[in-house]
Amino acid sequence: MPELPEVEVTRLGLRDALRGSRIDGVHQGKPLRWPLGCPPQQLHGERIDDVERRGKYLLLPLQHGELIVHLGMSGSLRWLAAGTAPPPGAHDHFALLTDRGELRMRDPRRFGAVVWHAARAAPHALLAALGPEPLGAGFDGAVLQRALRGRSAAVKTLLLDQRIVAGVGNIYACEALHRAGIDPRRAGGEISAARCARLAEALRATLSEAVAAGGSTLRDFAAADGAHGCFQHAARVYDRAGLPCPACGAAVLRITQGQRSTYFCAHCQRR
DNA sequence: AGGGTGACCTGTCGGC
DNA sequence: TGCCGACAGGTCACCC
Repeated sequence: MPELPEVEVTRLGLRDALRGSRIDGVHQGKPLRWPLGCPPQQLHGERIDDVERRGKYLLLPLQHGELIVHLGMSGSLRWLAAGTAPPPGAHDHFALLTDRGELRMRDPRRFGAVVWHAARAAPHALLAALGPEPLGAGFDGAVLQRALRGRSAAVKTLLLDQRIVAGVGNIYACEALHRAGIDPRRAGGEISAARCARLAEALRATLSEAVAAGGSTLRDFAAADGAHGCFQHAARVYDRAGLPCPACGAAVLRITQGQRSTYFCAHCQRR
């Protein structure tokens, strides 16, 4: 599920509840992708100072170190105010019990993780190589073109590389390329400056519209309050194979790139 | 170094 | 109804 918009929607839904809360306990279910990296008791008494985001990672700065959360393919976080928490379900594999309530992570496929990192001063290895934030002030066509320079792989595949730009996943890569009118099979390094500028702007517009729509819920994404996103209804090509392109009416195509589905309109998206 | 593939894990859906 | 394959929002380790 979770690309940048879903993680950002989660962050916004957790911020007020978590900021300033104190961790009193930790629940761990089945193993996630990576181990926590510290004894759970070490977190007891820690105050959560804020709720931040970098790419698809959610960051919880503590008094000592930070927690780094990734939602993988199927993860979501719920905030359960004190006294309202039902017993953990089969796929609830991690929880922080705080003085105000419970932060519960559900992740059926267990591709997600919660990792403790000691020193905020030095970025964790998971974050060190991330590319620019597409919604950040410095991101534009020139930055994107520099990152794509010399690359022969398909631009769609490169957009999924978190070192090129942080936070873009399969849905929003497809949507932004359609919006920019660029063929997803085009080699990244061959895209002109003008088209890189259009692509950078399309990424910004697509991602910010998705945040405003509460993200996309394909199967199991929910915000911290349990609400589903509705951007999937606004998608122009993603998961719409055979349906008409909203811009020209031609049938949307589905191809496979790097073992992932790509949806695009061969009429609107030119090499 | 960059590009391509398999692996991780569980659930759901369509076809026979 | 049941079984089986394809597919799903991600990314890492490994091969050439």
